[in-house]
Amino acid sequence: MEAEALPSSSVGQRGSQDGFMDRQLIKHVLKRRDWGARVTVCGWVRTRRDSKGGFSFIELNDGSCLANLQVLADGSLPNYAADVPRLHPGAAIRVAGELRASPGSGQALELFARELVVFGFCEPADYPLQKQRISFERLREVAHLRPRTNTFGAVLRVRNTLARATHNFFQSNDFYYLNTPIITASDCEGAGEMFQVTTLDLDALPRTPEGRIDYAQDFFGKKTGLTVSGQLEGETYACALGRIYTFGPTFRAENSNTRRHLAEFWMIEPEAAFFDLDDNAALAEAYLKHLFAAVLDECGEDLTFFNDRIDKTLLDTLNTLRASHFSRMTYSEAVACLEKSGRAFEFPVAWGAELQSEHERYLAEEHCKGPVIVTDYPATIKPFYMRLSDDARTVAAMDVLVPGVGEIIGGSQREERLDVITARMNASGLQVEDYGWFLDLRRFGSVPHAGFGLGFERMVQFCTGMQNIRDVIPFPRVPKWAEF
RNA sequence: UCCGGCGUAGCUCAGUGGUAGAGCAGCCGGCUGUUAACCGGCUGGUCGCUGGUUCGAGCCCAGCCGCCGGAGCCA
Repeated sequence: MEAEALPSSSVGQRGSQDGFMDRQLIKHVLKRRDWGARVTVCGWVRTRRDSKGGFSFIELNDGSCLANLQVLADGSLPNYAADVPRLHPGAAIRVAGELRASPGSGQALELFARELVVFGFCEPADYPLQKQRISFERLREVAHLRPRTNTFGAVLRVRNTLARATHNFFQSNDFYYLNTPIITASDCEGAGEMFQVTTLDLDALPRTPEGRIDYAQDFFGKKTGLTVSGQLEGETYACALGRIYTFGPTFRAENSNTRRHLAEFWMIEPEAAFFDLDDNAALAEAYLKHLFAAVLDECGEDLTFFNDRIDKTLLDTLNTLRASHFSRMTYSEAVACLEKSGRAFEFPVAWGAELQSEHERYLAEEHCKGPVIVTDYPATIKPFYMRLSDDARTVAAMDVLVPGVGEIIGGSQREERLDVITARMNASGLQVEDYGWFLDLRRFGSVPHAGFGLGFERMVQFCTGMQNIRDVIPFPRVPKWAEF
Protein backbone atom coordinates (compact mmCIF):
# COMPACT_ATOMS: atom_id res chain seq x y z
CA MET A 1 0.00 0.00 0.00
CA GLU A 2 1.53 3.21 -1.14
CA ALA A 3 1.85 5.84 1.53
CA GLU A 4 -0.14 8.71 0.13
CA ALA A 5 0.07 11.91 2.07
CA LEU A 6 -3.26 13.08 3.35
CA PRO A 7 -3.78 16.59 4.59
CA SER A 8 -3.59 16.46 8.33
CA SER A 9 -6.92 17.10 9.90
CA SER A 10 -7.05 20.00 12.27
CA VAL A 11 -9.20 18.62 15.06
CA GLY A 12 -7.53 19.40 18.31
CA GLN A 13 -5.48 22.11 16.65
CA ARG A 14 -6.28 25.68 15.77
CA GLY A 15 -6.36 27.34 12.40
CA SER A 16 -8.56 25.04 10.32
CA GLN A 17 -10.06 26.70 7.29
CA ASP A 18 -12.98 24.36 7.05
CA GLY A 19 -13.85 24.27 10.72
CA PHE A 20 -15.97 21.26 11.63
CA MET A 21 -16.65 20.47 7.98
CA ASP A 22 -13.36 18.64 7.52
CA ARG A 23 -14.52 15.50 9.31
CA GLN A 24 -17.59 13.37 8.82
CA LEU A 25 -20.12 11.71 11.08
CA ILE A 26 -20.13 7.94 11.02
CA LYS A 27 -23.84 7.78 10.18
CA HIS A 28 -23.06 9.51 6.90
CA VAL A 29 -19.85 7.61 6.21
CA LEU A 30 -21.65 4.26 6.56
CA LYS A 31 -23.93 5.11 3.63
CA ARG A 32 -21.10 5.86 1.25
CA ARG A 33 -19.76 3.49 -1.39
CA ASP A 34 -17.22 5.75 -3.08
CA TRP A 35 -14.26 3.48 -2.45
CA GLY A 36 -10.96 5.24 -2.21
CA ALA A 37 -12.47 8.49 -0.96
CA ARG A 38 -10.60 10.23 1.81
CA VAL A 39 -12.55 10.43 5.04
CA THR A 40 -11.82 11.73 8.51
CA VAL A 41 -13.84 10.61 11.51
CA CYS A 42 -13.60 11.16 15.25
CA GLY A 43 -15.07 8.99 17.96
CA TRP A 44 -14.66 6.55 20.82
CA VAL A 45 -13.32 3.04 20.50
CA ARG A 46 -15.91 0.40 21.29
CA THR A 47 -13.64 -2.59 20.87
CA ARG A 48 -10.44 -3.62 19.18
CA ARG A 49 -9.51 -6.96 17.67
CA ASP A 50 -5.87 -7.62 16.87
CA SER A 51 -4.48 -9.81 14.16
CA LYS A 52 -0.95 -10.99 14.70
CA GLY A 53 -0.64 -10.51 10.98
CA GLY A 54 0.26 -7.01 12.02
CA PHE A 55 -3.05 -5.17 11.89
CA SER A 56 -6.04 -4.39 14.08
CA PHE A 57 -9.73 -3.84 13.68
CA ILE A 58 -11.13 -0.92 15.63
CA GLU A 59 -14.86 -0.48 16.12
CA LEU A 60 -15.42 3.25 16.28
CA ASN A 61 -18.58 4.99 17.44
CA ASP A 62 -19.24 8.71 17.45
CA GLY A 63 -22.83 8.73 18.72
CA SER A 64 -24.29 9.78 15.38
CA CYS A 65 -25.86 6.36 14.98
CA LEU A 66 -26.01 3.00 16.65
CA ALA A 67 -23.65 1.26 14.24
CA ASN A 68 -19.89 1.38 14.54
CA LEU A 69 -17.44 2.09 11.77
CA GLN A 70 -14.80 -0.60 11.35
CA VAL A 71 -11.37 0.96 11.11
CA LEU A 72 -8.52 -1.11 9.76
CA ALA A 73 -5.22 -0.02 11.27
CA ASP A 74 -2.01 -1.66 10.16
CA GLY A 75 1.74 -1.39 10.51
CA SER A 76 2.01 1.32 7.89
CA LEU A 77 0.86 3.72 10.60
CA PRO A 78 3.99 5.20 12.18
CA ASN A 79 2.36 5.00 15.62
CA TYR A 80 0.84 1.53 15.15
CA ALA A 81 3.03 -0.28 17.65
CA ALA A 82 3.04 2.58 20.12
CA ASP A 83 -0.62 3.50 20.21
CA VAL A 84 -2.93 0.88 18.74
CA PRO A 85 -2.34 -1.83 21.38
CA ARG A 86 -3.38 0.74 23.98
CA LEU A 87 -6.71 1.51 22.30
CA HIS A 88 -9.11 -0.01 24.79
CA PRO A 89 -12.87 0.58 24.91
CA GLY A 90 -13.55 4.24 25.55
CA ALA A 91 -10.39 5.67 23.97
CA ALA A 92 -10.98 8.76 21.84
CA ILE A 93 -9.33 8.96 18.45
CA ARG A 94 -9.35 10.65 15.09
CA VAL A 95 -8.80 8.56 11.99
CA ALA A 96 -8.13 9.81 8.49
CA GLY A 97 -8.02 7.26 5.72
CA GLU A 98 -9.63 5.71 2.68
CA LEU A 99 -13.01 4.07 2.34
CA ARG A 100 -12.82 0.47 1.25
CA ALA A 101 -15.25 -2.32 0.63
CA SER A 102 -14.88 -4.75 3.50
CA PRO A 103 -14.13 -8.38 2.66
CA GLY A 104 -15.52 -9.40 6.05
CA SER A 105 -19.11 -10.39 6.61
CA GLY A 106 -20.24 -8.05 9.35
CA GLN A 107 -20.02 -4.76 7.48
CA ALA A 108 -20.09 -3.40 3.96
CA LEU A 109 -17.25 -0.97 4.34
CA GLU A 110 -14.28 -0.10 6.44
CA LEU A 111 -11.95 2.81 6.84
CA PHE A 112 -8.34 2.01 6.06
CA ALA A 113 -6.37 4.27 8.39
CA ARG A 114 -3.62 6.45 6.95
CA GLU A 115 -3.42 8.60 10.06
CA LEU A 116 -4.55 7.81 13.58
CA VAL A 117 -4.40 10.40 16.33
CA VAL A 118 -5.22 9.60 19.93
CA PHE A 119 -7.05 12.33 21.81
CA GLY A 120 -7.29 10.38 25.02
CA PHE A 121 -6.49 6.84 26.11
CA CYS A 122 -8.83 4.96 28.40
CA GLU A 123 -7.38 2.73 31.07
CA PRO A 124 -9.40 -0.48 31.21
CA ALA A 125 -8.60 -1.13 34.85
CA ASP A 126 -10.52 1.96 35.90
CA TYR A 127 -13.11 2.40 33.13
CA PRO A 128 -16.51 0.99 34.10
CA LEU A 129 -17.70 0.27 30.57
CA GLN A 130 -16.01 -2.86 29.33
CA LYS A 131 -17.27 -5.34 26.83
CA GLN A 132 -19.22 -7.39 29.32
CA ARG A 133 -22.92 -6.85 29.83
CA ILE A 134 -23.72 -4.25 32.45
CA SER A 135 -27.04 -3.93 34.23
CA PHE A 136 -29.11 -0.77 33.86
CA GLU A 137 -29.00 -0.42 37.64
CA ARG A 138 -25.22 -0.33 37.55
CA LEU A 139 -25.22 2.11 34.65
CA ARG A 140 -27.35 4.56 36.64
CA GLU A 141 -24.40 4.90 39.00
CA VAL A 142 -22.21 5.96 36.06
CA ALA A 143 -24.74 8.22 34.40
CA HIS A 144 -21.91 10.35 33.02
CA LEU A 145 -20.58 7.40 31.01
CA ARG A 146 -23.72 5.44 30.16
CA PRO A 147 -24.48 7.55 27.05
CA ARG A 148 -21.50 5.74 25.51
CA THR A 149 -23.43 2.47 25.50
CA ASN A 150 -25.61 1.24 22.67
CA THR A 151 -28.81 1.41 24.68
CA PHE A 152 -28.40 4.88 26.09
CA GLY A 153 -27.20 6.32 22.83
CA ALA A 154 -30.30 4.90 21.18
CA VAL A 155 -32.55 6.23 23.94
CA LEU A 156 -31.18 9.74 23.52
CA ARG A 157 -31.62 9.64 19.75
CA VAL A 158 -35.23 8.49 20.09
CA ARG A 159 -35.84 11.09 22.77
CA ASN A 160 -34.43 13.76 20.50
CA THR A 161 -36.68 12.67 17.64
CA LEU A 162 -39.72 12.74 19.93
CA ALA A 163 -38.86 16.26 21.03
CA ARG A 164 -38.45 17.50 17.48
CA ALA A 165 -41.62 15.70 16.39
CA THR A 166 -43.50 17.35 19.25
CA HIS A 167 -42.53 20.78 18.04
CA ASN A 168 -43.22 19.81 14.42
CA PHE A 169 -46.68 18.53 15.27
CA PHE A 170 -47.84 21.52 17.27
CA GLN A 171 -46.19 24.06 15.02
CA SER A 172 -47.82 22.55 11.94
CA ASN A 173 -51.16 22.68 13.72
CA ASP A 174 -50.72 26.37 14.58
CA PHE A 175 -49.93 26.02 18.26
CA TYR A 176 -47.50 28.56 19.73
CA TYR A 177 -44.64 27.36 21.91
CA LEU A 178 -45.10 28.97 25.31
CA ASN A 179 -42.60 29.04 28.17
CA THR A 180 -44.38 28.99 31.50
CA PRO A 181 -42.57 29.75 34.76
CA ILE A 182 -40.43 27.20 36.54
CA ILE A 183 -40.76 29.02 39.86
CA THR A 184 -44.34 29.72 40.74
CA ALA A 185 -46.59 30.58 43.63
CA SER A 186 -49.58 28.79 42.13
CA ASP A 187 -50.13 25.20 43.08
CA CYS A 188 -52.04 23.42 40.34
CA GLU A 189 -54.43 21.70 42.66
CA GLY A 190 -54.33 17.96 42.62
CA ALA A 191 -51.13 17.75 40.64
CA GLY A 192 -48.86 16.85 43.53
CA GLU A 193 -46.51 18.10 46.22
CA MET A 194 -44.26 21.03 45.36
CA PHE A 195 -40.56 21.50 46.00
CA GLN A 196 -40.23 24.71 47.93
CA VAL A 197 -37.99 27.46 46.57
CA THR A 198 -36.57 29.79 49.19
CA THR A 199 -33.57 31.91 50.05
CA LEU A 200 -34.49 32.05 53.72
CA ASP A 201 -31.88 30.82 56.18
CA LEU A 202 -33.32 27.49 57.23
CA ASP A 203 -31.35 27.63 60.48
CA ALA A 204 -32.86 30.98 61.41
CA LEU A 205 -36.30 31.31 59.89
CA PRO A 206 -37.97 34.68 60.27
CA ARG A 207 -41.26 34.48 62.14
CA THR A 208 -44.42 36.52 62.13
CA PRO A 209 -45.84 37.72 65.44
CA GLU A 210 -48.12 34.68 65.30
CA GLY A 211 -45.07 32.40 65.12
CA ARG A 212 -45.52 31.35 61.48
CA ILE A 213 -42.71 31.51 58.95
CA ASP A 214 -42.63 35.05 57.57
CA TYR A 215 -42.56 34.54 53.81
CA ALA A 216 -42.79 38.29 53.30
CA GLN A 217 -39.04 38.22 53.97
CA ASP A 218 -38.43 35.47 51.41
CA PHE A 219 -36.94 36.25 48.00
CA PHE A 220 -40.26 36.64 46.24
CA GLY A 221 -42.11 37.97 49.27
CA LYS A 222 -44.32 34.92 49.31
CA LYS A 223 -44.10 31.15 49.48
CA THR A 224 -42.95 29.73 46.15
CA GLY A 225 -42.10 26.38 44.66
CA LEU A 226 -41.07 24.59 41.48
CA THR A 227 -43.91 24.18 39.04
CA VAL A 228 -46.00 21.03 39.07
CA SER A 229 -47.79 22.10 35.88
CA GLY A 230 -47.85 25.01 33.49
CA GLN A 231 -51.55 24.57 32.85
CA LEU A 232 -52.93 27.58 34.69
CA GLU A 233 -50.45 29.93 33.04
CA GLY A 234 -50.97 28.12 29.75
CA GLU A 235 -54.67 28.86 29.88
CA THR A 236 -53.97 32.58 29.96
CA TYR A 237 -52.18 32.48 26.63
CA ALA A 238 -54.65 30.04 25.10
CA CYS A 239 -57.36 32.50 26.04
CA ALA A 240 -55.57 35.17 24.02
CA LEU A 241 -53.65 33.52 21.20
CA GLY A 242 -55.87 30.51 20.69
CA ARG A 243 -53.53 27.54 20.66
CA ILE A 244 -50.39 27.10 22.75
CA TYR A 245 -48.24 24.29 24.06
CA THR A 246 -45.60 24.12 26.72
CA PHE A 247 -42.64 21.75 26.79
CA GLY A 248 -40.60 22.10 29.89
CA PRO A 249 -39.41 20.62 33.16
CA THR A 250 -41.93 19.75 35.83
CA PHE A 251 -41.31 18.88 39.46
CA ARG A 252 -43.20 16.68 41.87
CA ALA A 253 -41.98 16.23 45.44
CA GLU A 254 -43.95 13.02 45.91
CA ASN A 255 -42.14 10.16 47.57
CA SER A 256 -42.89 7.99 44.56
CA ASN A 257 -40.69 4.98 44.12
CA THR A 258 -41.82 3.31 40.93
CA ARG A 259 -40.46 2.61 37.48
CA ARG A 260 -42.72 5.29 35.97
CA HIS A 261 -42.24 8.28 38.30
CA LEU A 262 -39.57 10.97 38.46
CA ALA A 263 -39.23 13.95 40.76
CA GLU A 264 -38.09 16.02 37.77
CA PHE A 265 -39.57 15.22 34.40
CA TRP A 266 -40.55 16.91 31.18
CA MET A 267 -44.13 17.54 30.25
CA ILE A 268 -45.87 18.75 27.12
CA GLU A 269 -49.07 20.68 27.82
CA PRO A 270 -51.14 21.91 24.88
CA GLU A 271 -54.02 24.23 25.66
CA ALA A 272 -56.49 25.45 23.04
CA ALA A 273 -59.34 27.91 23.08
CA PHE A 274 -62.63 26.85 21.50
CA PHE A 275 -61.72 23.17 21.98
CA ASP A 276 -64.17 20.85 23.66
CA LEU A 277 -63.41 17.41 25.08
CA ASP A 278 -63.85 15.67 21.72
CA ASP A 279 -61.44 18.11 20.07
CA ASN A 280 -59.04 17.50 22.94
CA ALA A 281 -59.19 13.74 22.52
CA ALA A 282 -58.75 14.06 18.77
CA LEU A 283 -55.73 16.29 19.34
CA ALA A 284 -54.19 13.81 21.75
CA GLU A 285 -54.70 10.91 19.35
CA ALA A 286 -53.29 12.80 16.37
CA TYR A 287 -50.30 13.93 18.43
CA LEU A 288 -49.49 10.45 19.69
CA LYS A 289 -49.77 8.94 16.24
CA HIS A 290 -47.53 11.67 14.85
CA LEU A 291 -44.92 10.69 17.42
CA PHE A 292 -45.18 6.99 16.59
CA ALA A 293 -44.76 7.76 12.90
CA ALA A 294 -41.80 10.04 13.56
CA VAL A 295 -39.77 7.49 15.49
CA LEU A 296 -40.64 4.76 13.00
CA ASP A 297 -39.57 6.92 10.08
CA GLU A 298 -36.47 8.47 11.63
CA CYS A 299 -35.14 5.99 14.19
CA GLY A 300 -35.38 2.67 12.38
CA GLU A 301 -31.96 1.41 13.40
CA ASP A 302 -32.46 2.31 17.04
CA LEU A 303 -35.99 0.86 17.17
CA THR A 304 -34.75 -2.38 15.64
CA PHE A 305 -32.18 -2.52 18.42
CA PHE A 306 -34.87 -2.01 21.06
CA ASN A 307 -37.09 -4.55 19.35
CA ASP A 308 -34.28 -7.14 19.41
CA ARG A 309 -32.93 -6.44 22.87
CA ILE A 310 -35.62 -4.84 25.00
CA ASP A 311 -39.14 -5.58 23.76
CA LYS A 312 -39.85 -8.05 20.95
CA THR A 313 -43.26 -6.52 20.28
CA LEU A 314 -42.13 -2.91 19.98
CA LEU A 315 -42.06 -2.53 16.20
CA ASP A 316 -45.32 -4.39 15.69
CA THR A 317 -46.99 -2.23 18.32
CA LEU A 318 -45.78 1.08 16.92
CA ASN A 319 -46.54 0.11 13.33
CA THR A 320 -50.04 -0.93 14.26
CA LEU A 321 -50.70 2.17 16.31
CA ARG A 322 -49.57 4.73 13.78
CA ALA A 323 -52.51 3.77 11.58
CA SER A 324 -54.97 2.67 14.24
CA HIS A 325 -57.99 4.29 15.76
CA PHE A 326 -57.70 4.67 19.52
CA SER A 327 -60.43 3.10 21.62
CA ARG A 328 -62.67 5.50 23.52
CA MET A 329 -64.95 4.84 26.42
CA THR A 330 -66.51 6.83 29.17
CA TYR A 331 -65.62 6.17 32.77
CA SER A 332 -69.08 4.69 33.24
CA GLU A 333 -68.51 2.33 30.33
CA ALA A 334 -65.10 1.43 31.72
CA VAL A 335 -66.63 0.56 35.08
CA ALA A 336 -69.27 -1.59 33.37
CA CYS A 337 -66.56 -3.26 31.30
CA LEU A 338 -64.51 -4.05 34.40
CA GLU A 339 -67.54 -5.40 36.20
CA LYS A 340 -68.36 -7.66 33.27
CA SER A 341 -64.77 -8.87 32.94
CA GLY A 342 -65.22 -11.52 35.59
CA ARG A 343 -61.81 -10.60 36.93
CA ALA A 344 -61.01 -10.82 40.61
CA PHE A 345 -59.39 -7.42 41.06
CA GLU A 346 -57.57 -6.62 44.26
CA PHE A 347 -59.47 -3.35 44.49
CA PRO A 348 -63.23 -3.40 44.01
CA VAL A 349 -64.74 -1.73 40.98
CA ALA A 350 -67.44 0.78 41.79
CA TRP A 351 -68.78 3.88 40.09
CA GLY A 352 -67.33 6.90 41.86
CA ALA A 353 -64.07 5.25 42.85
CA GLU A 354 -60.70 5.90 41.24
CA LEU A 355 -59.61 3.46 38.57
CA GLN A 356 -56.72 1.54 40.07
CA SER A 357 -53.57 0.61 38.16
CA GLU A 358 -54.81 -2.95 37.75
CA HIS A 359 -58.06 -1.61 36.27
CA GLU A 360 -56.26 0.70 33.84
CA ARG A 361 -53.93 -2.10 32.85
CA TYR A 362 -56.84 -4.42 32.13
CA LEU A 363 -58.54 -1.81 29.96
CA ALA A 364 -55.46 -0.93 27.90
CA GLU A 365 -53.62 -4.23 27.79
CA GLU A 366 -56.40 -6.79 27.64
CA HIS A 367 -59.74 -5.25 26.74
CA CYS A 368 -58.61 -2.67 24.16
CA LYS A 369 -55.16 -4.15 23.44
CA GLY A 370 -53.86 -0.65 22.75
CA PRO A 371 -54.29 2.96 23.75
CA VAL A 372 -57.66 3.84 25.18
CA ILE A 373 -59.08 7.26 25.95
CA VAL A 374 -61.29 7.20 29.02
CA THR A 375 -63.54 10.25 29.45
CA ASP A 376 -66.20 11.71 31.73
CA TYR A 377 -64.96 10.80 35.19
CA PRO A 378 -66.98 11.42 38.34
CA ALA A 379 -66.65 15.03 39.44
CA THR A 380 -65.80 13.96 42.97
CA ILE A 381 -62.46 12.41 41.99
CA LYS A 382 -61.21 15.15 39.67
CA PRO A 383 -59.90 18.71 40.23
CA PHE A 384 -62.05 21.81 40.33
CA TYR A 385 -60.97 23.20 36.96
CA MET A 386 -62.48 20.39 34.91
CA ARG A 387 -65.76 21.26 33.24
CA LEU A 388 -68.85 20.01 35.01
CA SER A 389 -71.15 18.10 32.68
CA ASP A 390 -74.87 18.63 32.35
CA ASP A 391 -75.55 15.56 34.45
CA ALA A 392 -73.71 17.35 37.29
CA ARG A 393 -72.15 14.00 38.25
CA THR A 394 -69.23 13.90 35.84
CA VAL A 395 -66.60 16.24 34.45
CA ALA A 396 -65.17 16.52 30.96
CA ALA A 397 -61.95 14.75 31.92
CA MET A 398 -59.88 12.46 29.78
CA ASP A 399 -57.03 10.05 30.47
CA VAL A 400 -55.10 8.28 27.75
CA LEU A 401 -53.94 4.86 28.93
CA VAL A 402 -51.35 2.84 27.05
CA PRO A 403 -50.19 -0.74 27.61
CA GLY A 404 -47.10 -1.12 29.75
CA VAL A 405 -46.80 2.48 30.80
CA GLY A 406 -50.31 3.27 32.03
CA GLU A 407 -51.53 6.84 32.12
CA ILE A 408 -49.53 8.79 29.56
CA ILE A 409 -51.91 11.73 29.18
CA GLY A 410 -54.26 13.43 31.59
CA GLY A 411 -56.43 16.33 30.49
CA SER A 412 -59.84 17.91 30.35
CA GLN A 413 -62.10 20.53 28.96
CA ARG A 414 -61.79 23.39 31.41
CA GLU A 415 -64.64 24.89 33.39
CA GLU A 416 -65.22 28.25 31.73
CA ARG A 417 -68.31 29.32 33.75
CA LEU A 418 -67.38 31.65 36.58
CA ASP A 419 -70.23 30.71 38.88
CA VAL A 420 -69.67 26.99 38.43
CA ILE A 421 -65.91 27.11 38.96
CA THR A 422 -66.12 29.29 42.06
CA ALA A 423 -68.74 26.98 43.52
CA ARG A 424 -66.45 24.00 42.89
CA MET A 425 -63.49 25.80 44.41
CA ASN A 426 -65.48 26.58 47.52
CA ALA A 427 -66.59 22.98 47.70
CA SER A 428 -62.95 21.91 47.51
CA GLY A 429 -61.98 24.26 50.31
CA LEU A 430 -59.83 26.45 48.04
CA GLN A 431 -59.40 30.16 48.65
CA VAL A 432 -61.01 31.87 45.66
CA GLU A 433 -58.91 34.98 46.23
CA ASP A 434 -55.73 32.98 45.59
CA TYR A 435 -56.87 32.37 42.03
CA GLY A 436 -57.92 35.87 41.05
CA TRP A 437 -55.99 36.06 37.81
CA PHE A 438 -57.10 32.56 36.86
CA LEU A 439 -60.74 33.46 37.48
CA ASP A 440 -60.34 36.64 35.42
CA LEU A 441 -60.16 34.38 32.38
CA ARG A 442 -63.73 33.33 33.22
CA ARG A 443 -64.72 36.92 33.99
CA PHE A 444 -63.52 38.61 30.82
CA GLY A 445 -64.46 37.06 27.50
CA SER A 446 -64.56 33.50 28.79
CA VAL A 447 -64.42 30.78 26.17
CA PRO A 448 -64.62 27.03 26.14
CA HIS A 449 -61.13 25.60 26.11
CA ALA A 450 -59.32 22.36 26.76
CA GLY A 451 -55.88 20.87 27.15
CA PHE A 452 -53.83 18.00 28.48
CA GLY A 453 -50.45 17.05 29.83
CA LEU A 454 -48.25 14.35 28.35
CA GLY A 455 -45.40 12.88 30.35
CA PHE A 456 -42.49 13.05 27.93
CA GLU A 457 -40.44 10.33 29.60
CA ARG A 458 -43.41 7.99 29.60
CA MET A 459 -43.64 8.54 25.87
CA VAL A 460 -39.94 7.75 25.51
CA GLN A 461 -40.54 4.62 27.55
CA PHE A 462 -43.39 3.57 25.33
CA CYS A 463 -41.42 4.16 22.13
CA THR A 464 -38.29 2.33 23.31
CA GLY A 465 -39.76 -0.41 25.47
CA MET A 466 -37.44 0.64 28.30
CA GLN A 467 -38.89 -0.68 31.53
CA ASN A 468 -37.63 1.97 33.96
CA ILE A 469 -38.29 5.68 33.47
CA ARG A 470 -34.92 6.43 35.09
CA ASP A 471 -33.27 5.03 31.97
CA VAL A 472 -35.00 7.35 29.49
CA ILE A 473 -33.95 10.66 31.06
CA PRO A 474 -30.25 11.53 31.03
CA PHE A 475 -29.95 12.35 34.71
CA PRO A 476 -32.86 11.02 36.74
CA ARG A 477 -34.00 12.70 39.93
CA VAL A 478 -35.90 10.46 42.31
CA PRO A 479 -36.19 10.27 46.09
CA LYS A 480 -32.70 9.81 47.59
CA TRP A 481 -30.95 10.30 44.24
CA ALA A 482 -29.75 13.56 42.70
CA GLU A 483 -26.27 12.60 41.55
CA PHE A 484 -24.57 14.27 38.59
C1' U B 1 -44.96 5.87 52.69
C1' C B 2 -46.62 0.41 52.62
C1' C B 3 -45.64 -4.84 50.89
C1' G B 4 -42.07 -8.22 48.76
C1' G B 5 -37.13 -9.40 46.94
C1' C B 6 -32.02 -8.46 46.74
C1' G B 7 -26.88 -6.66 48.54
C1' U B 8 -20.55 -12.05 47.60
C1' A B 9 -14.08 -10.23 42.85
C1' G B 10 -13.98 -4.31 38.44
C1' C B 11 -18.92 -6.47 36.05
C1' U B 12 -22.81 -10.59 35.95
C1' C B 13 -23.89 -14.21 39.35
C1' A B 14 -23.43 -19.34 42.14
C1' G B 15 -22.56 -20.67 47.09
C1' U B 16 -28.66 -22.71 52.95
C1' G B 17 -23.69 -23.61 59.63
C1' G B 18 -17.37 -26.32 58.77
C1' U B 19 -10.58 -23.22 55.10
C1' A B 20 -14.59 -17.99 49.44
C1' G B 21 -16.28 -20.08 43.58
C1' A B 22 -17.47 -19.53 38.08
C1' G B 23 -17.98 -16.65 33.62
C1' C B 24 -16.62 -12.00 31.65
C1' A B 25 -13.03 -7.90 32.17
C1' G B 26 -7.64 -7.02 33.27
C1' C B 27 -2.33 -8.90 32.76
C1' C B 28 1.15 -12.68 30.25
C1' G B 29 1.55 -16.19 26.21
C1' G B 30 -0.61 -18.68 21.71
C1' C B 31 -3.77 -18.42 17.29
C1' U B 32 -6.67 -15.74 13.82
C1' G B 33 -9.48 -10.56 7.74
C1' U B 34 -11.41 -10.19 12.80
C1' U B 35 -16.47 -8.88 14.30
C1' A B 36 -20.10 -11.01 21.79
C1' A B 37 -13.34 -13.60 18.48
C1' C B 38 -10.97 -18.14 20.30
C1' C B 39 -7.19 -21.36 23.50
C1' G B 40 -3.77 -21.75 27.99
C1' G B 41 -1.98 -19.43 32.43
C1' C B 42 -2.01 -15.49 36.21
C1' U B 43 -4.05 -11.61 39.12
C1' G B 44 -8.22 -10.30 41.78
C1' G B 45 -12.72 -10.58 48.03
C1' U B 46 -13.22 -6.47 55.36
C1' C B 47 -19.30 -11.59 51.51
C1' G B 48 -23.67 -3.59 52.43
C1' C B 49 -23.08 -1.71 57.84
C1' U B 50 -23.78 -2.59 63.19
C1' G B 51 -24.95 -5.89 66.85
C1' G B 52 -26.56 -10.88 68.32
C1' U B 53 -26.97 -16.60 68.32
C1' U B 54 -23.14 -20.54 67.76
C1' C B 55 -17.20 -24.20 69.16
C1' G B 56 -17.68 -22.00 64.25
C1' A B 57 -21.80 -17.22 60.27
C1' G B 58 -21.47 -15.29 53.28
C1' C B 59 -25.44 -18.60 55.20
C1' C B 60 -29.50 -18.05 61.20
C1' C B 61 -31.74 -13.52 64.15
C1' A B 62 -32.45 -7.99 65.00
C1' G B 63 -31.72 -2.98 63.58
C1' C B 64 -29.97 0.37 59.92
C1' C B 65 -28.48 1.84 54.83
C1' G B 66 -28.98 1.16 49.66
C1' C B 67 -31.03 -0.96 45.21
C1' C B 68 -35.01 -3.47 42.44
C1' G B 69 -40.22 -4.86 41.74
C1' G B 70 -45.39 -4.04 43.16
C1' A B 71 -48.97 -0.52 45.52
C1' G B 72 -50.41 4.54 46.56
C1' C B 73 -49.75 9.53 44.33
C1' C B 74 -49.63 11.00 39.21
C1' A B 75 -47.46 12.47 33.73
